[in-house]
Amino acid sequence: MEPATQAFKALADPTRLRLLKALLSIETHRGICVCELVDALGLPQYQVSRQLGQLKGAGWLQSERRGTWIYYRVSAELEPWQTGVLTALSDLRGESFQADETRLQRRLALRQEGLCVVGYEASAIT
Amino acid sequence: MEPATQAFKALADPTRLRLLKALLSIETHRGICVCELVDALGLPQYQVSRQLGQLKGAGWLQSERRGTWIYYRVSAELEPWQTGVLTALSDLRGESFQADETRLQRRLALRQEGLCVVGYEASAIT
DNA sequence: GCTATATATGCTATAATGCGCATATTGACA
DNA sequence: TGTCAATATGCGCATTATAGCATATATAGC
Repeated sequence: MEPATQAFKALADPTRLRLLKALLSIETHRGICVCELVDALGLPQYQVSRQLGQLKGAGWLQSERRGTWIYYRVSAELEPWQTGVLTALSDLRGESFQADETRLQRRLALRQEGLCVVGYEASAIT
Repeated sequence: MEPATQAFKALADPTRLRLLKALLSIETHRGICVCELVDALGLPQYQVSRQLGQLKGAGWLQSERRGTWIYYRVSAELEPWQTGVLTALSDLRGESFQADETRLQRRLALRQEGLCVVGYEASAIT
């Protein structure tokens, strides 16, 4: 499949849009790990993992392993048109995005020295 | 379906990307009619019609009837983030887009007084 | 009215996609 | 080596999208 088509296909899903918006909302050079996103979005772990995999496969994300945690972040090697799309995405508003960001902020507050140190804490976040 | 998701879904198809890129490549305030796009892209009429309908339904395009011809153009009432996406799209390069644009230019040269006056002329364009 | 042309759409088979569950893989640590 | 926690993935099922063909709709002109 052509890269551009695949890239847009990756954006054509509400869950993946939420994930990407969440990753765009925070500027950590290290990224956000899967369990943090699971808690912030309130989705099953396998869904988050799968959708992140698709976003990565489509070229939007990079991942970096750090122990058992894997941090995802927006790719630093995007083509110009992709960067433009992401810039446009930051203009996109929505209730769900706002709520996700709020929960994500709360979840990231549990970090220690900039790293995720807790597992799935959904109950503590809700 | 959420508007943003539907908008990206509309872009997640190679044919629709070609159509949109073709419409973006020409600045006619009236737009381009279906038969011109059929000839330029070399696709069956029903496909072009269907895909244009999807792009329109997703909010990217407007259409205007003029006799039996129907002109499609990029919508003038896009949300800011959509305008940003289209701007980014103009940075997207590809062989097929280039070839489409060339054929489209040739096809548009057949217009008279800015209007399409011929039917399907695929043989004359190839 | 009838005909011709441009465009849209109903229908069906096929393919792609997403979800949920269970399970596999990986790394940390004892 | 064994266990635990974080992440990834194989599989079956339901849903959805797509291609192709035929046909319907709409408009112009006679």
